Amino acid sequence: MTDTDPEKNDAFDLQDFLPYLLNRAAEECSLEFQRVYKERYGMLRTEWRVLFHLGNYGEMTAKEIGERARIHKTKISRAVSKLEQRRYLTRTPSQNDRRVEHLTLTSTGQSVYRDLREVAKRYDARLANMIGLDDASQLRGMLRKLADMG
Amino acid sequence: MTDTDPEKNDAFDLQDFLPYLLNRAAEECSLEFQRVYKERYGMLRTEWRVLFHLGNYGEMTAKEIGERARIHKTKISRAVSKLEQRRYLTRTPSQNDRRVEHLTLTSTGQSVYRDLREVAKRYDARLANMIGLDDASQLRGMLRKLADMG
DNA sequence: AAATAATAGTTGATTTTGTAACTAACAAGC
DNA sequence: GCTTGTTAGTTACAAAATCAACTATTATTT
Repeated sequence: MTDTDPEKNDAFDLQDFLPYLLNRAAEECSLEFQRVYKERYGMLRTEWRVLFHLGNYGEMTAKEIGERARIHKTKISRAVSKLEQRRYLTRTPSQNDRRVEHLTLTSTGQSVYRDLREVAKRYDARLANMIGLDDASQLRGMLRKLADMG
Repeated sequence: MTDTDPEKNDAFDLQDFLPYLLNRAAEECSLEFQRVYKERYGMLRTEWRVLFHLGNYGEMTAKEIGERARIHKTKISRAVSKLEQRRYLTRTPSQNDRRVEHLTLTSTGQSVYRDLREVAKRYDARLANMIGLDDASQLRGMLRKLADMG
């Protein structure tokens, strides 16, 4: 029995299953950008995400980044350590609450961010062009809805 | 300098970056289904994908699954071993080419597939409902385009 | 037909992730 | 003010993903 049998199939096709499709599209669309931050700066996924949060929104704490990007605190912790080692960011213990560290990009971190941001911008434009600009903005809206449903 | 500075920002917002959005949405939308196949059957992501390919399309080789799902052969190999151990599938060496193994679900594998397929169907319907049925079908179209661009 | 290259799939070493337990600091209740 | 509970972040160990090297077989070249 396979799903080519219409009786038992009941109209399920793996290729249309949203979680599967989303993952496939996400992997495919991440490949090229990944190659850049990996080969050019030896970074991992969580690392560029942390870098971009700091570059994009300015000083943040590990917790804030984790909440906004929905990344687990252990991943953030390791990414922050590595970015600190590479002198892309510095930690400043909070005065009010000594458990908290404020993270900010160094000037090196900022220039890495700006470089990758340009790559990201061009890549995003290419993707948007591929599916049409109107569709792309609609797509973004739907993805935001799905991403924030939790 | 952060991107709140309009001069240097040049209109990039991480929250709109398609690869980021796609990954966030994919992760969010996979969570609930993941919980089911993980807790109910102790499966991993690649394992349910292999199971679904065989359930959905019938007999396939490891290579074919890997190509269609864009999964690396080592991942497929390990997933197939585990599914075989659990008696969800059987391997049949090809007559024509003894490097090749034809994979088919056992009846146990089929019933696991059918169970998970129903879960997937319900979950997919819920997601589609959430963003509206028309939008959902448009979304699927765009995701397919992005997933298959490579 | 022997040598070389290519292919399907597996295995092993390394890297990365996930889970749980941990430290240190703060907050609340009593 | 001391006990109990929470929170920010780290660390240790187990699980999983990645990458390269491997076996066995088939295809190609000469």
